[in-house]
Amino acid sequence: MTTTSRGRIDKRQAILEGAFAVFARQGYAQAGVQDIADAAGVAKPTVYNHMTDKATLFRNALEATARAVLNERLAALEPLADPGDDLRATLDDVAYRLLVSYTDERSCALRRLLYTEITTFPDALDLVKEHGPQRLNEALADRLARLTLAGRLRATHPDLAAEQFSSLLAGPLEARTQMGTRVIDDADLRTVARAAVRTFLRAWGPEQEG
Amino acid sequence: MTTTSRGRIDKRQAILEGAFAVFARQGYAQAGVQDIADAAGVAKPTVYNHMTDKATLFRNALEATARAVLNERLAALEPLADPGDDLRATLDDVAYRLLVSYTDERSCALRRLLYTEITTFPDALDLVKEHGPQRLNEALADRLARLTLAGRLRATHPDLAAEQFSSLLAGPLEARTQMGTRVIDDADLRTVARAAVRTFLRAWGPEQEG
DNA sequence: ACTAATTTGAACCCATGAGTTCAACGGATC
DNA sequence: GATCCGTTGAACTCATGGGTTCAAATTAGT
Repeated sequence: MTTTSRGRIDKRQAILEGAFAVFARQGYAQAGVQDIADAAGVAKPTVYNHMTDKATLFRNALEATARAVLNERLAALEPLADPGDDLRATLDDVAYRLLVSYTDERSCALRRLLYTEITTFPDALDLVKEHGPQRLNEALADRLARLTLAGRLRATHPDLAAEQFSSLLAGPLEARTQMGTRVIDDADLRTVARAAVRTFLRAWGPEQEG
Repeated sequence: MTTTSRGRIDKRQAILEGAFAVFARQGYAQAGVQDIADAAGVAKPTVYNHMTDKATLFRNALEATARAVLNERLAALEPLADPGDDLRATLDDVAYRLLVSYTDERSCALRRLLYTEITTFPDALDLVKEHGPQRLNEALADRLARLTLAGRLRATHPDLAAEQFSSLLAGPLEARTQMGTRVIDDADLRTVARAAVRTFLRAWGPEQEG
């Protein structure tokens, strides 16, 4: 709409976003390229100008979203870099932010799509390794290791502790959101976060707690 | 092959099993009724003699499998009904059996299918409520409550404790099996089980542990 | 052996949708 | 205003697959 080659970039972006939206709603097989073109506000041949295939269109859309989601989650870990004197409060905060990310519309859709099409798109595994939960766990484990060295935690096995922290967050969500169908209350999110942090601290916290 | 109307029953069973196998491998949309018929060792019209639709065929196949999987998991909880004097060993055992069930081929496929097609089959949610993880959690919470009353645990919130027990098991699996693609070592399963039980007991166990 | 029901294979109809072609269009750039 | 390039819409081809039909074969029950 404005400068020189912005047109192409805009179109490409629009196509990727539209594609992810449609794929998320209908799944790969049921999504029509025509629908995607409509969703992107673009003609069908234009889609094929930018993407050779429906398959590569799918891959690119997935990758773009996965990258965005991972960044969002890494940002949620920020407070752990410099926790105040109240470690529990900081953990509560981080846990809550992660839960918000987990329940994010895009995030759920991405997760569902990966689960769904991992059989027909085995190479999407690389994508999971690149931008998946592993990366988050590494970052979290780093933070926990630091905190342990500083005497704020007893996370003698940071990787395990990080894994369990994530599990204590994600598990209850799965039970509560019914495959991402049901929306979850913000207050519930806080409750889940607090319960997870409480158990986490009992297991890996500095000393015994009442 | 044998008695009176066994023929019909056999065919029906074969169709359901074949259907689930094909659906699990290819997903709903990509699975051809012809493939299913072949997998069941049956002609295509025979499939339509027993099932009106591809959709109802799918639903029936899902339900049969969900029922079987739930029973298997409930059976895994049995040892908790009468734990020996070594509670940790009993929990390790139960955790291990649950992990085996979680990593079961059929179980993973069922989970993937539900995730995949929950959008196009919203009524499959009832199926999840009937035979899903909720039911397992209820049963587990009952056991934990009993154990708490008997002074073997301090699970003051049995539902929460049960939820976290399951989470500590399922979470690490998800990270390790890469969407059910990678096979997992039996020894790894034991390790995950022990780590989960250790954290669980630190949070909900009778007294502090070294 | 006779009958009724079921299964079978093959062919068929029809809807859907991927991917292509092409002539016309629009808006930059010189 | 001539040119170039990406875009557009519409129509087209072709493969796939759900669901049906039917006559022949098979099986079950008496």
